[in-house]
Amino acid sequence: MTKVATITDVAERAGVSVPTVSRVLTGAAKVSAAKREAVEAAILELNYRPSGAARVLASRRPMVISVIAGDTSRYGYAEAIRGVEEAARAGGYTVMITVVESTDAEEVERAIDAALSQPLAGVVVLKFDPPGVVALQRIPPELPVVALSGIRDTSVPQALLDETRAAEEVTDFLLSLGHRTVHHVRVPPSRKEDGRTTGWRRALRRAGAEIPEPFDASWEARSGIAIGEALAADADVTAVFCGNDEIAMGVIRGIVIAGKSVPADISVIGFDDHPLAELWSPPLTTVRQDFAGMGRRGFDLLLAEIEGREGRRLSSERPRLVVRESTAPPSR
Amino acid sequence: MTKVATITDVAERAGVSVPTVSRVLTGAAKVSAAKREAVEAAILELNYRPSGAARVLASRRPMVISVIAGDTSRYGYAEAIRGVEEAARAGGYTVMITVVESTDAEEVERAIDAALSQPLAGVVVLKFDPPGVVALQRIPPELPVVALSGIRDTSVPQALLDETRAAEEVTDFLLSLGHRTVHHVRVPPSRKEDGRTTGWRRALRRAGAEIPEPFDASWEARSGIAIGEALAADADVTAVFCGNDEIAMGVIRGIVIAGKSVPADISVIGFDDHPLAELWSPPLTTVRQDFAGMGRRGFDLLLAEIEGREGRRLSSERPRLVVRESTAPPSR
DNA sequence: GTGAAAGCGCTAACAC
DNA sequence: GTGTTAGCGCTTTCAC
Repeated sequence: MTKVATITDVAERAGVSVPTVSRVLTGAAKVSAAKREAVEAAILELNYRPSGAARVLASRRPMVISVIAGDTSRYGYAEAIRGVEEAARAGGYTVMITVVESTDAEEVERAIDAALSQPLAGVVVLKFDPPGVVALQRIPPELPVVALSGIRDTSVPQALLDETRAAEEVTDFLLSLGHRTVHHVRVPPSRKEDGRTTGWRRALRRAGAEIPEPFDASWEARSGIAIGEALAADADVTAVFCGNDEIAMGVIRGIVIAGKSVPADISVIGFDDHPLAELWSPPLTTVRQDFAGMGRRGFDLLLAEIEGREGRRLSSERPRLVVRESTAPPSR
Repeated sequence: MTKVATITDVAERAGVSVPTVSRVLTGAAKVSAAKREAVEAAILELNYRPSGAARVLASRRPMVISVIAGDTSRYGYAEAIRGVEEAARAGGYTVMITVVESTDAEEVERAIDAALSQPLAGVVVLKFDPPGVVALQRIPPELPVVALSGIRDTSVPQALLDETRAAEEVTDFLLSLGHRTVHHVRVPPSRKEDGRTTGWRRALRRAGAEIPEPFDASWEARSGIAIGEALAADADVTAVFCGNDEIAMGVIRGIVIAGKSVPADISVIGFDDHPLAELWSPPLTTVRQDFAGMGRRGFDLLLAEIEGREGRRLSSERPRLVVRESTAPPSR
């Protein structure tokens, strides 16, 4: 347990006062070259690092932001977090991760408490799922916050990836290929209708197409397989829009297992543009979502809030359709 | 900007002294039921949350751990981080993430500085790649630290997923199927030999098999495709061991594009057991790595260090072979 | 049990 | 420019 050097040690060693050391640290005021060098030398010799805790306490300017998320390892989540971290690091902030696993009030409260036990400059909430939605509501109002979301909502500043619009585009695309209607497999949690489902339904309604009952997949990769098999068994099914790429991959697999082929018999389209989507066979038609970019935009919005700059409260981007080989006109 | 309540406010409101509030907060000493209730009521009314910064400063007991990683969103990384976060949360710790993108000394230094600008209870380093290796070396010695790694190394406590052994097992398995030798595609960064390559080489040598020159893939999914095509063009190739599942998927795709089939013409085996591996066609034979478990084990080791408990400095687990359908005996 | 006093490592405000 | 003085919000003695 080597003793860690404090600012006092540095000051003594450099033969200056504590505030002078602080001045060279923060650059808040001019310091003569001689003293500055003495201080810098002392810092090096003692291998000194300022204590963030003391700093925050004295300056009341926290340099930590917290990301609250329902998951950290699934593709979109992980990428969004990466984007936030990148932007935060560039801005001199560090990021804490807190995961909130359910919508249970107590569990959410505990997560928020944990996050707020640090003095925080602000919070980024991944409003991708019900835990995220609930967590967002519980953030104390005095704290700068931004939501990362797929659905427009003006209650807090947000970085948006407009999935409702994108889902409409996807559905329109399938319709334009000549399909009578488009079936849909939802990703969990589908408690409230998500943007993808809303967009799909809207496009179908506008086109006057029949609106089939959506299927519900779980996060389990293999749940897609069962659904794919069911879909293949229904001769009316010629086009399927899946809530994400992983589900689409499972669905395709199920269709193939059932003896049909993609896209000859059934067109399948995913969502997200997962890195493996282009490697799939057939390469998956999908919607590219720039999650990392969303994370970066979210941090920028948050920084504006933190610094009290008035300005945009919304940074919106439209995911775009990537047509590959899992979609084709219907064979009949 | 609502004013945030401090412990002094709570003390006043409850009609007790500040230390008494502290006592009910920390449970460090007995407080009479009456005062305890008064304090608890005041806390609720004022919506008070203790300041972590002040707490750390006064108690010198940080409750934050930092995860330092070269990446946060790729499968194994994201899962390992999830495991650490889970275990940390259960233990009352919060986790900060710092990514170090290169081995550049200055960049590494900056990352470590950022991480250490918080008062840290300890550090978990994802020693999966060169940035991780370098970062690990730069952690100040007085700080508890554990490495998450695939290669045994006794310099610091570590949670190990013994990939060298696993790679030997994979190679032996392919050889036992009747293949003359096994080709290998490495994942980046392959600067120094990784455990997977070492194990592969060792098994081949022991079996007296020819040791072909390994191929180097990039993180780009499609780099696997080109390698797959090259492999397919070589009639001597009947079995390929890929450094991870994503690469294996690309390689399979390349082989198929080149007109050969898996496993009839060439067996392919991956590493990690990516969630999509079982959905691939053919379902991928691979090695299951419990990254989240590794993260949890790593945190446990770290906690032991933090609490000064002597004990194991190594928590080792052997990844296990998962045989699916991308491997078969050679056709000739 | 409980309060008064001291102090954690730093920055801010104010002299000089 | 530079030092002195306060004080950030807590926990930790140490009396009582």
